[in-house]
Amino acid sequence: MAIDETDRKILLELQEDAGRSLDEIARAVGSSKTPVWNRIRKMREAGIIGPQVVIPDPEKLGFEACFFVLIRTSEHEADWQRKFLKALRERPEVMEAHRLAGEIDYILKVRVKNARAYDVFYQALISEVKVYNVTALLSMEELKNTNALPL
Amino acid sequence: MAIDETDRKILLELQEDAGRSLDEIARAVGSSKTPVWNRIRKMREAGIIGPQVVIPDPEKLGFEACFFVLIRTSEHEADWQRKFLKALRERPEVMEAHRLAGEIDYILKVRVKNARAYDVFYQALISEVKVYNVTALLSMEELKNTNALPL
DNA sequence: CGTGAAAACTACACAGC
DNA sequence: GCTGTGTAGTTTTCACG
Repeated sequence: MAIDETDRKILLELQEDAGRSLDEIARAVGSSKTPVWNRIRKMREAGIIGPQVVIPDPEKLGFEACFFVLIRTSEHEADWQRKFLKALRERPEVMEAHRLAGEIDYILKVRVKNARAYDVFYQALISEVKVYNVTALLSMEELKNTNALPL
Repeated sequence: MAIDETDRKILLELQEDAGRSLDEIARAVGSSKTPVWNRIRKMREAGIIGPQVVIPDPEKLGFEACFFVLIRTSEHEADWQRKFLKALRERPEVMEAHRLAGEIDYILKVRVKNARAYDVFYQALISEVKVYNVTALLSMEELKNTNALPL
């Protein structure tokens, strides 16, 4: 599905603040209710627009530790991968996980209440799957965090 | 502000899908409209609930490259930091930025349309601020990505 | 602190342009 | 493809238990 300039503007608004009414969004993009609504519906159907969520404040909820975990493994069989993937999906502390190209095989972003909670997570993970090398980078300060794509 | 069990349940629902009506959420947490609405309002005021946004699908919008950028710097003066922070905030490709403890000073998550677009970003960044060493990790596959905290 | 109803607003569908 | 109107449903307020 192709996206035009108006769709782009709508997306920019929605990924900034989706809590406003159709009217407000329509005004912001210089159009009116019905066309905007039809475009949003189409983008939803096409899967361009995913779920609508609230972003909770991690600090205020006591999630004061955030780690980036760099993982090297020696095992590259399908079965190991399947188990590893399952473990990541099941653990709610894992906010983000990517398979990488190059030296390092995986990167995870893990949010926990404190350093001890990270250790609990870490011990649980390595008992479930064999990994060759793990490096944890501790975040001191979150300088920026957005889901808004640079459309 | 303290959060009780009901607030926790509401947050779990909202960070999963905030697109539903109050009625549905109230039913899901085993309460009714007014109390749920009052709790949501309080959490909003307290900043526990941040903005409500839609999550666009990066792939479908042509953002096929995602890099994690590990940055070491030799400069640690306040002025350098201010400039660096400003550069990160202004560049929409930077989805996420953390200041780290340890060897590596910063990690960025950068989403771009392709590898060439990453190079444009990289050249622009190093021309704005001096950095000592930069390592880019290319994501091959996004295995998981959520904003939902493990409440 | 919860219930229920009233008022204002919003989403969604559709006829006409 | 846009404008405007109508209706069903939703949010938000409030008086009361």
